[in-house]
Amino acid sequence: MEQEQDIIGLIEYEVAILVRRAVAAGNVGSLDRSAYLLLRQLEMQGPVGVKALADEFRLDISTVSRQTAALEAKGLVQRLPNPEDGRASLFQITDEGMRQLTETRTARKNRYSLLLKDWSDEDRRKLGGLLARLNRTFID
Amino acid sequence: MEQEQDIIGLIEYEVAILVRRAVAAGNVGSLDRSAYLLLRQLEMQGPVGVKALADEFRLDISTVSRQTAALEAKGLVQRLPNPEDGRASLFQITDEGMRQLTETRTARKNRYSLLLKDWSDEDRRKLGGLLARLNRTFID
DNA sequence: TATATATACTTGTATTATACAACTAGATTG
DNA sequence: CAATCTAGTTGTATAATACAAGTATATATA
Repeated sequence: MEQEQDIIGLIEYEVAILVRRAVAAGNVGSLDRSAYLLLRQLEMQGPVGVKALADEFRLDISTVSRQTAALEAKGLVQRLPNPEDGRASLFQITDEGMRQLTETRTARKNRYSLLLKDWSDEDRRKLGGLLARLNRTFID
Repeated sequence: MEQEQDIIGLIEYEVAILVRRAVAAGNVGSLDRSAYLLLRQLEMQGPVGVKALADEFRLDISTVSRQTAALEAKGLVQRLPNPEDGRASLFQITDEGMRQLTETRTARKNRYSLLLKDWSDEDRRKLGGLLARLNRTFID
């Protein structure tokens, strides 16, 4: 169970290393990872509140509350009242938020283009597909 | 470039999400991710110093210095003088360190076994191989 | 060989991301 | 309508990290 047959062990290890490497690579573009993912989510989902974002990323509500407050302070998102719930707000990306999101996304993609420049299209497709599947699997 | 043809964009996004999910999943077993990777590295490389570990993980030397000091305080590693360099130490896993490493590795593997329980062996192999390749690619 | 420079740490300080607990205000339910 | 639930905020604590300054040892150079 500790030889090359131990595929589970390999995956476990490589994911841990990938996390380490990706974190060590630091921020690319003007947004940090949290801000980037949050803005991406708002871009995809349209205006949502803190709770929905916290659920999506499995973060504590308080964490996301601070992150969205920081984004608001920087003018990257706008807080709208939720007409259906007076306790909650809805966050919407501002023009400047979209600008920085686009810029950061491009920078990140450039990094991966460079990283994967020698990979075949076939292997890229496989990796993308399997990562997507793994991430979906994570959602228990 | 923003359709399904954008494989690079997909990979970039899925890696970011995987990092988020893996971090959110929290610690498994008795060791945190840093301690786990550090002990694994010591297990593989044999006794090495702070610098080598910091290089391996692209962390600041000061960060690794504190991490190894913490491991030493917990009795998971032992500090040996480096006979070839009076400035440096070499760290070696203790028996208790090996015990906790094994325990944590097993716990982590169990988690992935569960996660990947419906995957074909073929897909697992592909994922493991592609992740390993991606990580090697990260080493510029 | 003596001195200057480089290296491997260690420690002080600051920042950031996170969680949990206590609280507030608004929503839902019996 | 009172009791309870829920969304969010804010206070506090912790952990992981980096950078800067300092120490001790090693290496290179004059």
